[in-house]
Amino acid sequence: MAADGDGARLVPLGPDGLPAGPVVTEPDLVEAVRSRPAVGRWVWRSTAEIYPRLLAAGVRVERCYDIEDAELLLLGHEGRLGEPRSAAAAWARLRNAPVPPDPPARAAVPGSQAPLFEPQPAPLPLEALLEVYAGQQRRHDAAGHPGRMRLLTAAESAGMLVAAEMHRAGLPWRADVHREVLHELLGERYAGGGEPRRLAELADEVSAAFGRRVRPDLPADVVKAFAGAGIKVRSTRRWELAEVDHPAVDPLIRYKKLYRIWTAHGWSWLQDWVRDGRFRPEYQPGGTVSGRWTTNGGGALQIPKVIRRAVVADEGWRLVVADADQMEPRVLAAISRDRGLMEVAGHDGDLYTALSDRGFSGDRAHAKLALLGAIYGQTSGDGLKNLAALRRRFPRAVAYVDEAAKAGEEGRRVRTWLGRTSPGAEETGVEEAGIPQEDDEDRGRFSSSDARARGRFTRNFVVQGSAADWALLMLAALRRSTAGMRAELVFFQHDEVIVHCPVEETEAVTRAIREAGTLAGRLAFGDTPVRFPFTVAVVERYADAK
DNA sequence: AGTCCTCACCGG
DNA sequence: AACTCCGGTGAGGACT
Repeated sequence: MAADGDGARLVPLGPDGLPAGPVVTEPDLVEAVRSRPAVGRWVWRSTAEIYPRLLAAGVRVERCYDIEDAELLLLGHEGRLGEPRSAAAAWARLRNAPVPPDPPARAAVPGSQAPLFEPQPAPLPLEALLEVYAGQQRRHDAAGHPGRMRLLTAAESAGMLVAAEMHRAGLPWRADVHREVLHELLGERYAGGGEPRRLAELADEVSAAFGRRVRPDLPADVVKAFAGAGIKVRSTRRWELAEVDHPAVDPLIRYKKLYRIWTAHGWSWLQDWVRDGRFRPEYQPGGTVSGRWTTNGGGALQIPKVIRRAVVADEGWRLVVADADQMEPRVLAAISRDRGLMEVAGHDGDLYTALSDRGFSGDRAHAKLALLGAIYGQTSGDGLKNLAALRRRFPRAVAYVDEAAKAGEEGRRVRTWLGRTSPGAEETGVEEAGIPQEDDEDRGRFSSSDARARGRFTRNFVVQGSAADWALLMLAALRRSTAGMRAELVFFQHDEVIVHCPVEETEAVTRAIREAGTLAGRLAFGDTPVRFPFTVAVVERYADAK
């Protein structure tokens, strides 16, 4: 379908993706969709353009194919990430016409239903969309793994539906509880919008400890104050200050924590982002190159633990909070097909404890550090010491991430299991970032440290990105299985999903989540023994989940 | 007055 | 134990 003002033009597609009937013009887009409940999948330019209008009218669709999202994924796969991704641009490329640039992204407006990416000034004709869609089908065929690439674009289109529906539903948010928390932590607010009482007191304590007026919110001032006390600090990061023995350290660290709450999740945040008992962030599936989601405005993926007390289920409802257990090592087991790691990941129990029980690398904490260190490309510390043992024990798993790191160091791209592709070295923007061009020695030093950084990025990309692949499929499955319930997906954060549902649905929802994880594992990675369990908590308050 | 950069925190 | 991977956010200050 092609939206056209309030109306739309539609044509049925056959199994080959080509038109299989006459074009129909409908005066009302919402009615056009509502009156066709049998349509299994809608192909359209942009979910963000169309779906919020449908949801506002109470119309849901089963599945969709988002042409502009697919364009971005296909461009990435083809190593052409810098090219414009709008449908208009894709159509222009097909005709060898001048390609219009994508318009800049708009900032999020609290309470707005408008999509973030809105590149289309005039509606693109249905015929153009059909050509772009047909071209995209051919490009899927040309991918290294066409079936996986199709699964990826389908899964992310489903993610677009989930994102719009979660925005619509909103996360239940009690403004009164939030205010209580703020008052407990920060004390009274003073007229004029200055620091609340507790922050002012802590700033006074810091000044008293130094014997002169110090602004704790100005790192340069704090560094100078420590220098005056004969203590050299490289930065004022918390972990560095924690090592310093000085009476100002304690109030400084407490100040930083509270200052963060005040500025990022304080009263003005509440004023801006909570309406009618709901917090409605704009989710952007695939917002990061690795496929993790981002949100725009409201800091939805960084809600501090203390603030989660304000997330409270409605009367008679519950929050089902589900956290995927050790998602990244399980994904590494599945994508590397390492026999030993698959065996360890083939149980629902804690994976790090299992590693430790099998005599690997000391206690649970050490086992965890060793494994995560390998995935992150750790360059120092405890994890590194155990890398040799890890390599001996799980050779294919370590070889998998090592190969990804090598590719990155050599400037090559890497792909997730389903085919999402990392940017090439020339697209990372490092070259333009002001590299000193002095003598050859300096240049060599920089470029090798840059290469190592790229290696760490691609090493992590294949795991984190494949985990994002899995999470998309899990969400799609969960959306499908809860479609007949009153339950609503209300939050998603990388490896964690929250469903808001009536008390009587909590058991069915819990089951649906576990089944969605299992199904996603099989769909994404094929037949492996790897399990994808969740820790599930049924709570009234988000803060009680952990 | 508006834009860009740095810093440091939050989350996974 | 150390600060390695991915991001968003706001404040302050430097700059235009």
